[in-house]
Amino acid sequence: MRPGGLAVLLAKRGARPFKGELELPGSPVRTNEPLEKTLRRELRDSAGIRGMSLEQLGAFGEPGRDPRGHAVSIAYFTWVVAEQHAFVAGEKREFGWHSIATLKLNENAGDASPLAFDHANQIRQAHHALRHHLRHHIDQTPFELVPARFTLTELQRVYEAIFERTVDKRNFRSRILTRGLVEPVAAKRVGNHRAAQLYQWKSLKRKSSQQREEVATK
Amino acid sequence: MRPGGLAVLLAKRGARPFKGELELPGSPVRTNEPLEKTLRRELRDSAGIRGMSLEQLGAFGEPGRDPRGHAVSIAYFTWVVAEQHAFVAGEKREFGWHSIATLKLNENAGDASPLAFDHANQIRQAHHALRHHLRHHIDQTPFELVPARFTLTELQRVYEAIFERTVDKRNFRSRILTRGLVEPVAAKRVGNHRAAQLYQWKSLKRKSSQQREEVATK
DNA sequence: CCAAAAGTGTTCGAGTTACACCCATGG
DNA sequence: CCATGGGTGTAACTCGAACACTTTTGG
Repeated sequence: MRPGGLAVLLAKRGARPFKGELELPGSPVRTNEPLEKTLRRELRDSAGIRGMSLEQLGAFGEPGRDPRGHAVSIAYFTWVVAEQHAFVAGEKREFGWHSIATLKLNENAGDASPLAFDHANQIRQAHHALRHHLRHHIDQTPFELVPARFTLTELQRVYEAIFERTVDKRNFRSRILTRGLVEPVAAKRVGNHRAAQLYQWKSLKRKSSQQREEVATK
Repeated sequence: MRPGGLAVLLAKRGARPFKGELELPGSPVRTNEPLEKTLRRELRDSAGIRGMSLEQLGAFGEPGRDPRGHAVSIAYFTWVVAEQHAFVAGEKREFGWHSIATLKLNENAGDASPLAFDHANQIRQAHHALRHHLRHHIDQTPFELVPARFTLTELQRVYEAIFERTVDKRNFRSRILTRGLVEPVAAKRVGNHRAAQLYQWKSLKRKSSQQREEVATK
């Protein structure tokens, strides 16, 4: 996957229904298992991925979304640097990153998308929620947008991928810097052309994925 | 309930656990029943309330939130003009409006709140979500904030109740009016002192409670 | 030396905030 | 006539958007 690309981690279904189609990873919730933990277990056990923050997207419970019978799913979403969460190939299921562009989620006309169940819909909603988070709660997103140390251009590429448009370099940099979200580290990224300043998130300004408390005054 | 007050519709539990404590209305989801419909059925059957828009708050599935065993609840919230959704007293359960101030939800220290299960937490989150909605999606809230025809002061009182602070009259009015959300009707509210202009929401600017489509450019 | 990415300021419009006085009406 | 709520404008500030050139480096 090219850096900054917007992609979704999907698995190929091995069983009916929707055999051979792509689906979001998931698993039935076990008794006395927190919802989030269910997903972490599934990601760990069947793809070897662990340690990301999760945000709840919502519950999906329309009858008919699962042909086998009425099922309610609780969906979570996150954003990670793919290179830092490489899945273990073929451990249990066939996982892969799928570019959101090629999934053609917005073909609301035909069912052109190769996605099982209502997962195309869930991905669309997650994309919205992600943008919403970044637009309104940048200062407390738990998402792993970039590696620990990053250049501002790298961060900008991520924004451009998520919002699916180019953003102005000067505006972006001044916005990020004046908000005091990042701080420069004593190192530069060399190798491309002119060396670029590396930054890191200012510590503890960002929430860890447990509780939140919205500030009343915007 | 006094106009503009922020209150929650609660029922007194008749059974253990939490017998005698207050709880949010709810009911188990039936097979092949959409989640929203479950709640509408419950509100209709046990309180005689119907016809409000619902927004999903999220799923709550921590083990231990129900002492009887692991249970996952999907919570919804809305905002209505209480006078227009009078519940039928004593039909099945003992319902009542409870001022959010007297519920003491923010006593995060002791468990002073008389609420069953994790419902105090759910109400707190719903309050946040409500504010968030009004702050960011005023032009498309499906909520019934005020009766069909209202004065700007009445609308302002609702905002003040929800945000729990006073707002400036001139700023509020110009904001509402310049956004073109409301239009004056050919009538005034008389009786208090100087007669007040009545307004109504501009038709079809506001979504009905089915689908949404967030505008990308804020 | 040149291609490519890094880095840097200013101006404009829109929206939000703070703030004070006159008007109409009912009692 | 007076108490009460209805109604109005302006100035300062903040934030986001548009926009172009110089600097550094590797090849």
